[in-house]
Parts: sequence; C-alpha cells; structure tokens
Amino acid sequence: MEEKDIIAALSALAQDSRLRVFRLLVTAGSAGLPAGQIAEELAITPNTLSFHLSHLKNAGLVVVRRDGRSLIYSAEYGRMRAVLGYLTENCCSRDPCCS
Amino acid sequence: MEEKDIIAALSALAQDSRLRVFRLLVTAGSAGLPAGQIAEELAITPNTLSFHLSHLKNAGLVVVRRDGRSLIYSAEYGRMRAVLGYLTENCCSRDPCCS
DNA sequence: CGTATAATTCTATTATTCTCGAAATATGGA
DNA sequence: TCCATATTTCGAGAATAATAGAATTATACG
Repeated sequence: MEEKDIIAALSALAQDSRLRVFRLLVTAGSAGLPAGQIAEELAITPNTLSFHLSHLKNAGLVVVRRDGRSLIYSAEYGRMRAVLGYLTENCCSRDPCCS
Repeated sequence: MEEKDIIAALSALAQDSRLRVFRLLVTAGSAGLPAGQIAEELAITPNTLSFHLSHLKNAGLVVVRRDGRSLIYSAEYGRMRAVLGYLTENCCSRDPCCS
C-alpha cells in the first residue's frame, strides 16, 4: 500500500457525510445496503450521496454490486485493515507506544 | 474522542505535506524537531510549513515547546493511538475481521 | 414497447484548502 | 539598544472539494 493510497483513504474518511456512510456500511456487514437506503437513513440527496460513494469507492474502501435496479454498497474491511496497518507501522513511533 | 476530533485528525493526515511532516516527527521521537529543520528536510517554505503544523497542532497530533529561538514540534503518540482505536472500534466490522 | 424506479453523471455555484510573498512577533546576543 | 535568527500571521491568488438541480443511463415489469 503506497502513500497515495493512504492519503486517498484518509481523505475519503475525513468528511462528515462519508465517515457516516462508511460507518453505516460497517454496521451493515457483508450484506451491504442499496444506495437509496443509505441516502434515506442519512438524509443525503441521492446525487450528493453518489458523489461521496464514488470517493469511497475510488479509495477502495467500499465495493458495489448490482441487484436488479439497486446498487448495493458494502464496506471493504480488508482495505480498512491495510490502512490501519500502515498507520500503526509508520505513524506510531518506535518509542514506548502503540503496541 | 468525538467524531469531529476524528475528522480533524483524519483531514490533518490526509495531505501529502502534513503526512510527511507527521511521519518525520514520529521518527524523531520525543526529542522532536525545530520547525526550521522540518522545513529544510522536507523542502517546504517556512510559512507554508507553519500553516501545516498549525493544522496538525489543532488536531492534537503534535505538540510544541519553545527552546530559545526555536519551536520544537513533536508527535503526540497518545492522540494517534486514540484515533486508531476509534477507527478499529467503529470502522472495522463485527464480521470476521480486524482483530 | 412504454412507463416507473434506482442511481448516476453533468453543470454550475459556493465554500474550503493550499501556497507563497510580505509583514509582524519573539528571542538571543553584541 | 540594535541587529540577526526563528517562526508565525496576514493577505491574495489558484486549486480543489462539496452541494444540488436537471438530464441521463440501466433495469424491471405491465
């Protein structure tokens, strides 16, 4: 995982709406949620949500599959773990810390 | 740690110069580094660096102390750990993951 | 095929962030 | 006190991000 991927993931999560979307998807588990339901639960207009989802998708933090007319988004836990791994390794000291 | 603090920390780190500054400070340990030396090592103009350092400071990720004419910045590991803790707890599934 | 539903892409507007030159503040030493 | 050093704050310009209305694509079903 390169630094630019880390920055992409961090900026994807460093925004109120997107962090809430991601947290919601985390609670939804691997079943995921259709875009419309995310929009409704979080009171975000569909086009704005779509903008945020594409950010999360580009950062590799969510994946999407189609089910009929719905697009189901779900959290990509592996990616998130990789980001946390990077931060733990590179941003958390060789002093007495973080283990 | 509240969500707005997490967002502050994430956006502080979600920027190339600031991530490099923070990583440099992490390697410097508790001794820290004076602003001028950070600017020199990373080839960032002093005023721009100051802008970035204040971001990191507002996010609680670095602290500063004065030593003569120099201001010594150092990484706040505890804060970083708290951020990682939050992300692990809230953004990392109750599925088989992240442990 | 025609219509309805689900979501995205397009376009424009506003807001925020980044960068850097210039000016200001704080400290130390002659 | 006067000057040099270290760093920050101010002010302005350029770049990037967020929001939402309108138009478009994709699927389902009568």
